[in-house]
Amino acid sequence: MNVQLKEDNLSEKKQAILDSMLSLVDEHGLLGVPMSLLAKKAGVAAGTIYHYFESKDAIILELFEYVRKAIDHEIFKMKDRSTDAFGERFKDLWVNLCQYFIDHPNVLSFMEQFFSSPFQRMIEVKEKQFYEDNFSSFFLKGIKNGYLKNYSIRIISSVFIGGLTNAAKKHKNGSHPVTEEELKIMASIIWDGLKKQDRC
Amino acid sequence: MNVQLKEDNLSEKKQAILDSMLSLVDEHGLLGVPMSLLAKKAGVAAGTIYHYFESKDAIILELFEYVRKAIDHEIFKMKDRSTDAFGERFKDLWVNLCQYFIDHPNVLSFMEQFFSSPFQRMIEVKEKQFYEDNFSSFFLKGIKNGYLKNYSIRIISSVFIGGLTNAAKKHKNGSHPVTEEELKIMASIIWDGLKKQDRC
Amino acid sequence: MNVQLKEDNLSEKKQAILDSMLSLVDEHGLLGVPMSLLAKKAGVAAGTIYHYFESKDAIILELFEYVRKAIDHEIFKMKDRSTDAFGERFKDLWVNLCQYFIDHPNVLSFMEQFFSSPFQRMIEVKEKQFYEDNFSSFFLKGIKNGYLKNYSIRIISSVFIGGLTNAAKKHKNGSHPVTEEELKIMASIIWDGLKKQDRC
Amino acid sequence: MNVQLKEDNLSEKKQAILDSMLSLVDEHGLLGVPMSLLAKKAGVAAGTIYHYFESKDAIILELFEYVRKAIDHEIFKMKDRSTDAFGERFKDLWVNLCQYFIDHPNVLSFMEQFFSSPFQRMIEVKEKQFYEDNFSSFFLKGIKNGYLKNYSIRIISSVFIGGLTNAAKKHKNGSHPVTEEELKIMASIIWDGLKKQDRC
DNA sequence: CATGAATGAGGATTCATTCAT
DNA sequence: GATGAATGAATCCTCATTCAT
Repeated sequence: MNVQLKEDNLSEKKQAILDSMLSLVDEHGLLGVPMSLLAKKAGVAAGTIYHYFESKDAIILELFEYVRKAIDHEIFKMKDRSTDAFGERFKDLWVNLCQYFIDHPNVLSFMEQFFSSPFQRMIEVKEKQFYEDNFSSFFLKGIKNGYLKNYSIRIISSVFIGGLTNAAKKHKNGSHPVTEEELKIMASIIWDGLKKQDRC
Repeated sequence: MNVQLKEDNLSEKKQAILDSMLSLVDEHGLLGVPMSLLAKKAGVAAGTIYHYFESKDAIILELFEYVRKAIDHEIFKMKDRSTDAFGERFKDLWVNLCQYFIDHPNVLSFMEQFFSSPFQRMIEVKEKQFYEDNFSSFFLKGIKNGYLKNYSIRIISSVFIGGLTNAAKKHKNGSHPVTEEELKIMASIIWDGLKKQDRC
Repeated sequence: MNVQLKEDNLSEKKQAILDSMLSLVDEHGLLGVPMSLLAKKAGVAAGTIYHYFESKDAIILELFEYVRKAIDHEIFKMKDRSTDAFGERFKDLWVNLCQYFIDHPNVLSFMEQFFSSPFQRMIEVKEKQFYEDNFSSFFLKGIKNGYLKNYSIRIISSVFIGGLTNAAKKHKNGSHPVTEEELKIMASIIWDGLKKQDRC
Repeated sequence: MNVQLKEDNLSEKKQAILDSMLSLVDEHGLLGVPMSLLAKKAGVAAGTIYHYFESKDAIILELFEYVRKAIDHEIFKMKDRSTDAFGERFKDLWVNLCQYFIDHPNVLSFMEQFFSSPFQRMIEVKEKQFYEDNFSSFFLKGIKNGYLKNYSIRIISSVFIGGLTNAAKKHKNGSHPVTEEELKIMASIIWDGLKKQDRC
């Protein structure tokens, strides 16, 4: 499935370039996409790309912003769908976000490549923490209300996101898919790990 | 720190090439290492590389094997250091492996890039599951003896490894390091998630 | 100092384009000025340039005409300021024209580049001789009246102009400027060379 | 005529590249020579050029050195051929150097383009003064022995070289050639200008 | 075995020019 | 007239690979 990340204030061509890049990165690797191929896929002339972006690096950096915002937005929507119990919301969030990456393998692929590549050195610390930032208020509330263990957001989000991306990658790369059932199990594992233990 | 992964049956030059590649991949990205630079770093002539490897792709693929074996070996050593309690061994394993990646950022960087790149499609499923395979007997014993929840190895190892690599990456990419204290906390969280819940 | 070569029958934009080109040629070289940069400097859109000029070559060719006329005009003004003695007028002319090039380095730069480039092949012989033409009547009078040696205009003007442009270039390119005192000395040397030798 | 500037410690290919560049610069302009054309003319692959030179700019800069040395050498040879009288030697030098440029139009073309282009800013002051330096001892001796007017080397060489290059350019660009007779006349004019005037 | 000069296809990027608005 | 987005050929340069020594 091809991702469609709409941004209103983006010209149609710029959007096409970013979308094309996103899918080509999955296919050819973050550094393996020739501009010529990108131009072809985006349906523009090679030179046109340079009206919208300074360089190839700039495309990747801007694509990161583009994708990050899309994920931000997605998480925002997820958090909205409130279920009563904190634990249920926690697990729903985990499953939904994981499902999002499974449904948008290009997004997953890009983010993973970006963060393990030298490009991640080019962005602000702030930018790298966007997962943490997105969930911090949710986690903090969980801690305050005694649902979550009282550890730093950093630690909690690392456990939350680490398992999640690993599961989505396993689905993407693996020979047999991860079922929804399995996602729910994993979510409950993560939850069991992070929830404030009922003392017996 | 530069990794030194010794393999006895590897010629000195081949070893130098692989080691150089490992560190250059971190610096320049998996697809961003020119053969000329590799030759220079390895202290050999460009042509020499082709005596040891068929092509650039072959280097990356062989480097994967090389690194995989090194990790296998490392895990093997860790598992040896038996502590009595299963839970302690579990957490020790987690902390030690995470620490290994922190101490060998090039290994982490390479593996992460490799698995999120198109190269992962070129290896056997068997190869991708080496974490699972390494831990499967340990996890299976944990399940059998009632220490771990009775889920598939796939799920358990995903949670185990996901949080671990995420933490190590955070350390590598982040502005402030992950402390050993934090690692222990994370290990206990993962353990809490996976251990067979004491019924209350 | 920026040259301002006013021509009444030139549209404001055309003038801006030519003036901008003149200064950019000095900065970037005769063949090193991109149309995009020219457009920016002239404050017009890239497309606009093509309303006024057929091509980039046409701009350079027309700029030559533009600059040539400006020099013609300048020489004309200089010749007007009549001093009594021929020798004085000769030396004044030399110093003034040299000073003009020093004051208008872009003009000097353009002319020198133009005449040493392949572009000079595109203009009429007539156009190339404009220095000679400008001075021919003056030199001829000098010969007729026994002030100047009886050599061809070609030879006389070559000596006159050669030293002059060389001095101005030295000023432009050099680390320390050519003083007015030095200009006067050079003028007197040229004069000594060309004047009809008093026999002793 | 194609110049053949032999330098012993230059590889054959490097020599071919420099020689080809020299003639192409005359044909296409200093900035108008595509690397592809240069490669073709030099009989090497495009990539080969980059084994010998860092960039196109580097070629031009190195070509300047190459040509400068050739001129240095030529002047050195000329100064050797000693004729008795200083004045004769002076005029011979002038004619011979001018003739050299006439015989090597590519050298003239390159030097003129180089010195009127932005490239001249990239070289040391020392490099720019190589004409002065070559002749300074000769001129100084002339001054000391009362043959030449007592002006700075800078002024004397400017007059000497200015007329000379102008004459050679006139020959190169003009519709009809400069005769040897004319060269001798010009030399005597320059000499008359610079020689210590016999008082009458 | 080892070298590194040489290759040339292919890469990123530029830029003169066009044209719909 | 004026714009500037769009073009795509052409430019500079890189780089995986080969091969004579």
